[in-house]
Amino acid sequence: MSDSLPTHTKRKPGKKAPQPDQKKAAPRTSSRSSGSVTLEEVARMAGVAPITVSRAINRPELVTKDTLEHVREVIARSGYVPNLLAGGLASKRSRLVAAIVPTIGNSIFAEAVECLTDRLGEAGYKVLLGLSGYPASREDELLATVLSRRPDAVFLTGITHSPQSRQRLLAAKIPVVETWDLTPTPIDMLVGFSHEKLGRAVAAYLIGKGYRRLGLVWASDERAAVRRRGFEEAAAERGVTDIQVAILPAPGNLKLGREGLAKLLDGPQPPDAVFCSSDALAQGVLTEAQARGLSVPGDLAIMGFGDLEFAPYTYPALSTVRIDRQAIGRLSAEAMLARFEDKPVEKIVDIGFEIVEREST
Amino acid sequence: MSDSLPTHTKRKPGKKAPQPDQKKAAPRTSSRSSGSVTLEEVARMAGVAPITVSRAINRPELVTKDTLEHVREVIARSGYVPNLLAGGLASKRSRLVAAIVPTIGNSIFAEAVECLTDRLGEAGYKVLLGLSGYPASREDELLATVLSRRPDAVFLTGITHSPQSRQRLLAAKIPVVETWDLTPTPIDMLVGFSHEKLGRAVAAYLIGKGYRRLGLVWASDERAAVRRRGFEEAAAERGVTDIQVAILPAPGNLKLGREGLAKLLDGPQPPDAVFCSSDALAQGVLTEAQARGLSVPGDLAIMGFGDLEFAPYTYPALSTVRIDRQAIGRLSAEAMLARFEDKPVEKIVDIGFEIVEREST
DNA sequence: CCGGTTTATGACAGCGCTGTCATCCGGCAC
DNA sequence: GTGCCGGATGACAGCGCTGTCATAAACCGG
Repeated sequence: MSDSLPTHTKRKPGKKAPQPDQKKAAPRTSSRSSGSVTLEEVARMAGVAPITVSRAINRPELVTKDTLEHVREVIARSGYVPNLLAGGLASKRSRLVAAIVPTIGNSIFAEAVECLTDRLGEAGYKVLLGLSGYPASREDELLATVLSRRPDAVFLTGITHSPQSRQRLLAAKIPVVETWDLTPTPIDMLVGFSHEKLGRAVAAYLIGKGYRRLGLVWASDERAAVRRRGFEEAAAERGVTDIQVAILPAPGNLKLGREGLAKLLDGPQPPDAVFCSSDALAQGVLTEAQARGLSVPGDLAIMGFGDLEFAPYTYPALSTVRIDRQAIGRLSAEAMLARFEDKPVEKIVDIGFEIVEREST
Repeated sequence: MSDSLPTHTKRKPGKKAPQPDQKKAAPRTSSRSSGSVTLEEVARMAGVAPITVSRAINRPELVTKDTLEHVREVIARSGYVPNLLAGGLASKRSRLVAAIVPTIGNSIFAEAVECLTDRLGEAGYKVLLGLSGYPASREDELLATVLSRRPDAVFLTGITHSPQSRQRLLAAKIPVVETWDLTPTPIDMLVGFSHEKLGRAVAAYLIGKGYRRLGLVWASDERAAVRRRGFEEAAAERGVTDIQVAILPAPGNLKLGREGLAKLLDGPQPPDAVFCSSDALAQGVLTEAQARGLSVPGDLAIMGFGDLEFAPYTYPALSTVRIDRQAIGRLSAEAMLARFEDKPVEKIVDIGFEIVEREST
């Protein structure tokens, strides 16, 4: 510690456009440096301390207007791009949120992720995408690798997670939002709705309309299984049993819907109404009915789930159960953001559902 | 520098299960530490140097079998989760790849992103999701915030980017893959196909089938515009002009497809064949045709674009142009991975397209 | 049993940023 | 003039990891 240079040169305060003073700009390029412009270089160019540049970027209210302007100008001129890896390491806030969904090929999750991304983006957070597949076989592994990125929060699909995953999430001590389902005991927060109630409501609706020979065209998905249970229980309570079921691999699509209906129709007890575990399946069922010359809902009533964008525009228009998918993304984002600011948060949000009657039932 | 403690205690080499020796485990918790287990703590527990733990994780081939086992056991026991922010900062490799797409609500991009995510995931990379919207209005801003995460590569949709974006990407000196289009002058690498050729091919096909009153149900999207140009040029060469066009906002969907066809059919010159800028629009056109009692392809031929999952299963089955969406994701990932390892890479990959004739034409 | 090579492990510094506390300065009440 | 206060700015020490080079141990042929 003898001949160390002052780390920066003081700017003349008050002076409007301070000279970007430079002389001892020893640009020694260490073998490890990345080559890109750093905060320190900007600081040197602007004649202020690095921390002042940091503040100009992250907490401009702490910096005098003059300094702020000058620093911003230098930033623009130098093409400086902050390094959030470094920032995150130092501040313990990565400004990253991990979203783990089975798939985004199915727009039911894609839209929620979009809304999450949009809302978080407004607040400076980016979304790290994790696809766990069907069934959520890769969730455990995914969670481990995702947590090593030190996300500030995690968005999960469903409420069933391995003990190991739960423990890891708890250990991470970050906000966790489980979605698309309801439980009184979430890991942390929850935005969803009751699949059982939904199943019950649809059974009541279809039976109320006079349908008695009920069928299900159903994906082998965990949450769908709960809907089915609710449906069957409520039907049984109304004296309707013998419900025919075609189980198909998740995620459902048009093709599987056609196959599912074919199976039921060619079975021992063809239904007069089918409830499908997704709108995509329902669209398939509708197509198969058309291909067989059945009138909908005359010969066969069809009910979907999700109220995807296309549902009102099929021919005939598809009756379905509306889920506010965007709300799931948006409310999850808002719950996270509230927690980041230590604001009070509703731990469990039930977004409900709504039976939408159109032409197919 | 006088009473500094040795930073770790040497393990007895050769001994099979070395004692997890501990005594001076001064766990002084600095006010800035995160509280979670660090590499250094694991190293102390295992009686090795931090760097050895790092190697056990990232380059196990450099560590003796015994040490490796022991360290792994300690890692498992301690619940250590590596901090990739720190790792990325130190190594200049974030193992993050940014993917910028207009939307994932439309499965045309979702599938490519899924494949990208899967393939990169295998290699330890995670995908940072950026949604630029239609038109790509937010791309510039998105790119800036995304680059501050120091991704190791960027996946882009399309080949049109602002000069500022191009410059930023170049400055970042990382692999960039542009997709869904073709140009002789990509920023870096490219995986796509020629929209113009595609448009021409479809015009040739439809006219070859005898259709003469052609119509387009078209999203106002940049790449679609190129397809249209190709289509119209090739049609004109064959003496077919007066092509009716219904332009709709992007991204297309079933509803817009219905509206589009309605507009053409109620117009001065109803077409006998329509080409749609996406399968989703084509499905809408098909639905509207059915709703109007038109026979397909008798009264109206319909051609889609994309060959989405449902296309073979509509009724009648949809003729369309197949794009290997998964290949776009997979090949992009592979191009990036190859570049990470300095392997030779094909700069421009044309994945082509294929006209798929089904029942609707 | 020797010098030279290979293999396993470690010390150290530093990646680029921010939390924390210190410093400086002008303004203000008395 | 004095002491105090608050606002603006800065110095410093990390955050948790890895690149780099040094060192020690193991190996090897003659």
